[in-house]
Amino acid sequence: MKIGELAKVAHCSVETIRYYEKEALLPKTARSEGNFRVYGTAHLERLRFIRNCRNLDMSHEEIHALLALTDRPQDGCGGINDVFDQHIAHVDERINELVQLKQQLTTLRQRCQTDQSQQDCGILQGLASMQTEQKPHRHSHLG
Amino acid sequence: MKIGELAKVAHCSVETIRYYEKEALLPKTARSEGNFRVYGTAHLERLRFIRNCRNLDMSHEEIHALLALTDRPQDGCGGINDVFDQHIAHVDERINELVQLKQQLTTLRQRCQTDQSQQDCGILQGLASMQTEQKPHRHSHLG
DNA sequence: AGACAACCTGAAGCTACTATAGAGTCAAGT
DNA sequence: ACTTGACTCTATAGTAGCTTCAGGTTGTCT
Repeated sequence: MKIGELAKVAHCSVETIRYYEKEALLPKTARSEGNFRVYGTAHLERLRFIRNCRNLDMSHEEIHALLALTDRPQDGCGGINDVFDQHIAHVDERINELVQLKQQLTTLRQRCQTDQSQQDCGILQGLASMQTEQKPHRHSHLG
Repeated sequence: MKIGELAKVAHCSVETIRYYEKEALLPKTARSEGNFRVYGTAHLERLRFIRNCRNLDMSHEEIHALLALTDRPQDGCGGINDVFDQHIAHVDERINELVQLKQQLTTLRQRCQTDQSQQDCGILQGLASMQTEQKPHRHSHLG
């Protein structure tokens, strides 16, 4: 199987596959006579695994960790569960941040209900006068 | 006021200020004899405005739009309200995405409750067998 | 005069790709 | 045999919003 076919069956782009190889998420493959990458079903399975993880918004770092764990099957799946739990915690954290943010935005939005003069616009007043503070560092890799 | 002091009172880093200048969020300033940037209260106000917007997770593009609007005060604040509404919609969209994601993750997590063999781990089975699909394109700039 | 903090510019690094340029490979059609 | 076109290759730059670094200048204190 060449890279284009792999991309098609895995529902991702050719460039993404080459990128994953460079990032060592996928191993370097054998090459054909003409220097084309040649893939088998093992590659497809690994790529599907990676794409599923990405669809769950895991970072490459998390996926690397998962793949390293699955490369040692004798270790059991406790480590995998841990990575997963941490990722869920990341998502949860980000949701909470965004909910708080929305609250702030909504409160500010209510300060101007009409198209009036900028001088009287409560939103602008808020943006100008809010207490600027250091944003706490984000642990989650989710934006 | 020199850049270090401005950074202190605006609770951001010196590098961020220089970056904002390069991005034209802040105007180019006058320079001292020794080529140091010199700031006044107008700069501080603008920087506070920008930092407040960033704390609300607005993109530089959105902030540029807001600043352009405030540079024409005679236009009223309707445009500003629009930018704001759109941003709230972005946040809302991202929250919904993440809530769905968490649902998926939680469902998958429940498939493995103990540290068992990888072969029997429901999470790994899920990650291997889930239907890989194209993720819909994200409209929000929030990651 | 020497040390040290604060400042300057320009470039690279971060994430997870996407896009582009320029060149090589391969199968099908004439 | 030759051309066309689809596919592949490598290497590089761009995206957002900074942070970090290298290497050099300015200002202040002792």
